[in-house]
Amino acid sequence: MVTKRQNPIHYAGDLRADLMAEALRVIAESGTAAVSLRALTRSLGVSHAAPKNHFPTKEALFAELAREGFVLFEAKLRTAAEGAAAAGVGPVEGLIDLGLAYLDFAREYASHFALMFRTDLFETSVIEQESVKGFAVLQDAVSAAQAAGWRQGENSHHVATLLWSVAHGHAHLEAQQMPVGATATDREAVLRLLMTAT
Amino acid sequence: MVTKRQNPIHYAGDLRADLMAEALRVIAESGTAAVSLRALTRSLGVSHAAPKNHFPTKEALFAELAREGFVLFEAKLRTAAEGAAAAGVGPVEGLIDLGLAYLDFAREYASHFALMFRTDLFETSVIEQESVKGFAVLQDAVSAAQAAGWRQGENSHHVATLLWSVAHGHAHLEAQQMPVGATATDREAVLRLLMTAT
DNA sequence: GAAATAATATTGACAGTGTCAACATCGGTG
DNA sequence: CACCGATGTTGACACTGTCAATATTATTTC
Repeated sequence: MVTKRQNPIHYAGDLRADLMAEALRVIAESGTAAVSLRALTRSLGVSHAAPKNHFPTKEALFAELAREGFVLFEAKLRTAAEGAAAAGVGPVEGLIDLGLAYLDFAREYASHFALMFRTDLFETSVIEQESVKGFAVLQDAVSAAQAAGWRQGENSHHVATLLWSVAHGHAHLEAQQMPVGATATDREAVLRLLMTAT
Repeated sequence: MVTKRQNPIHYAGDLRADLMAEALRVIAESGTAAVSLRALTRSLGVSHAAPKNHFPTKEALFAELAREGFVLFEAKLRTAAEGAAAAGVGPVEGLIDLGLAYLDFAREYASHFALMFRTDLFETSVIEQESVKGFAVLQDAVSAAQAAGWRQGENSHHVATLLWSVAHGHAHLEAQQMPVGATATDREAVLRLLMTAT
């Protein structure tokens, strides 16, 4: 038995990884609609049908990038949740940290984020598992906060959905650079408004 | 002086309007990525270059649909705001109605909504005017609610951004039919959670 | 009303796209 | 060494958006 091949055969590098990286670069520059498989192959100096072996179709490439996005996403949320717990901050502060992690992710991985919710570009079944995991992190944090007395008695799933919607809406508007909305607004201040009673 | 031409010349109908309608139909069925000018012309029984006269480019068609979306959007919000005022409901209830109007719009005009925030498909300058008007309706309602004592003293723009983000995030997740998030959740309950102190 | 003009639609062409089939080339395995 | 499977290439196809040149029709102008 041998270890799986680390380096490809013809291509000097990992074509699969390079295709994904180059696609992300194009998305960051010109959006998902500008991604062209043939243009990617030209950038990498490889023939136009080379991607076929790694991604049978363009949709498969998008799906894999989206899936990777949700994996990174869940890791980011989980790290934020654990960090807050380790720092011993209160449950409400922990939820704010989670929301900020959501917004940070949308900025840090803007290209992934631009793809993750584009359900017209790939089958949602591909990202179902990973996306549920991300939501679970938030859901757990909400339940913990409720157990500590915050918004006790309120429908836990509704509360989680509320937080999820705020973070997602803010991040999406920011990512799309809409003329109005969340672009220039102080991020933490808005989240704190959400958490505090008036 | 004569009135502007109401009916087109060659084509038996309003080609410009029909192109837009057919594009919306395709978006509703298969998403924005599936829109093809040539396919539209085939559906309408017209030559492949006919759209050129009405939309110099595909981007122009998308931009016009997005612009129309924001016009419809602002009308919907304004109607909801005026309806709430006429019914004499409290300012908080009025804000909930506005949020619900946002969600209703995303459902009722799902194809428009799928295009309105796709800033990679057209120049944002085209929709700047209209989108600002929509946000203004929400901003005014927030200011009015604050004048009536609700969340008094808090940054008005931040509060409006919070509401905008919740509504937009919820609507977007619902529109994308994400495996998790806002899909199956009671809409009004989530909005009410946002408005009420705990 | 006839002629000129503008608006609208058609035809043909071009480069670019995703995908497929057939083939070539190489690494690892028996 | 012969084989096989994985990977990359070449060539082809139908499709796309856009353009230029042309035809056709409606509107305006005289």
